[in-house]
Amino acid sequence: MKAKIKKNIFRSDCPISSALDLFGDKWSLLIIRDLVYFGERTFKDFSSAAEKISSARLADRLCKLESLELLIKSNHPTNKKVYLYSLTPKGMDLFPVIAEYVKWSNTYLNDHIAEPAKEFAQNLEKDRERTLNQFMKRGN
Amino acid sequence: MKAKIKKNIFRSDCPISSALDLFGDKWSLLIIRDLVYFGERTFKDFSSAAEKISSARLADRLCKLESLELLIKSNHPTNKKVYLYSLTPKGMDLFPVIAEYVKWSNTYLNDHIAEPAKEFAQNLEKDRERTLNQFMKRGN
DNA sequence: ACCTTTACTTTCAATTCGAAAGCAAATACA
DNA sequence: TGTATTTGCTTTCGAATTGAAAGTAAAGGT
Repeated sequence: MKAKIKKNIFRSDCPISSALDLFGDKWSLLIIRDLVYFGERTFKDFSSAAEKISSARLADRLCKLESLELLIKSNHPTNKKVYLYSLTPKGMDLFPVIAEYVKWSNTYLNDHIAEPAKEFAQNLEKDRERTLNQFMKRGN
Repeated sequence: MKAKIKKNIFRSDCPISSALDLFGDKWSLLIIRDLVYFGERTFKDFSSAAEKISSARLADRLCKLESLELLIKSNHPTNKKVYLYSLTPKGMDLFPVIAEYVKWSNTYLNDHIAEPAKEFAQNLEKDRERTLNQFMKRGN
């Protein structure tokens, strides 16, 4: 079943509400996150993430994100059963959004979040440009 | 009816998913947006925004955001019928997240978004630090 | 040959949502 | 002073979205 993209998705001409209309749900940014971090992922990889997305929801989101051209689906070089998902530049450009969420959470939810993320947040505070570029030009 | 804050809100120790667990819905950031932009707002003001939130949803979100201490509710100085909502520093610190959404939308949804937002996005590109500080220290 | 893995799809009950109406207290107006 | 209106909600309810679980088909492993 394909995710249907409905017309008139946008509630207004506000850039914030429009972005939220496209990928402002509880899962889309986490899929982007995994792709930023790992570069390439399979359906199973996404399913294995700590947040435990259901397969129905995952299939739906992957389809939506693909139709938004935030990610692309390609064949595995040797295994016909597996597909590889990766970010487009358009999707990769959401990384700064993600980075700001990380910074905010590091400040206000610090005792709840995982160590590696804290370190990343600290690097962002120290030298934002460098840290972002490091990632966006195949850092990590 | 109060918005009930349930235990175990967090799906994982990821800072991104945790932030989304708190205010990753389609309305919370728009409320924050209005407060960043206007400083103070009433229930009616929020209701009048272009996205047309329903009053049930607005009441629920205001309650949640207040219990998260992202905003505070106070009395109007002269009108007992009206309440004033404004941001705490914790809420104000979400402005960089919002700014990144604006930048992304300015790049990829440019022909859909409103003029003033485009200008703001351009300023962010030119001098991010200055533009953010301008707003966060009572600019606008 | 057959068992397993992968990438989904299907089903369905529960949660969340938006639209509309209702309401009480405060205020504006006559 | 009395009545209408405004404000900030709450209530109701049908519709849409979600998560959990089970099912499926094709490919791969053994």
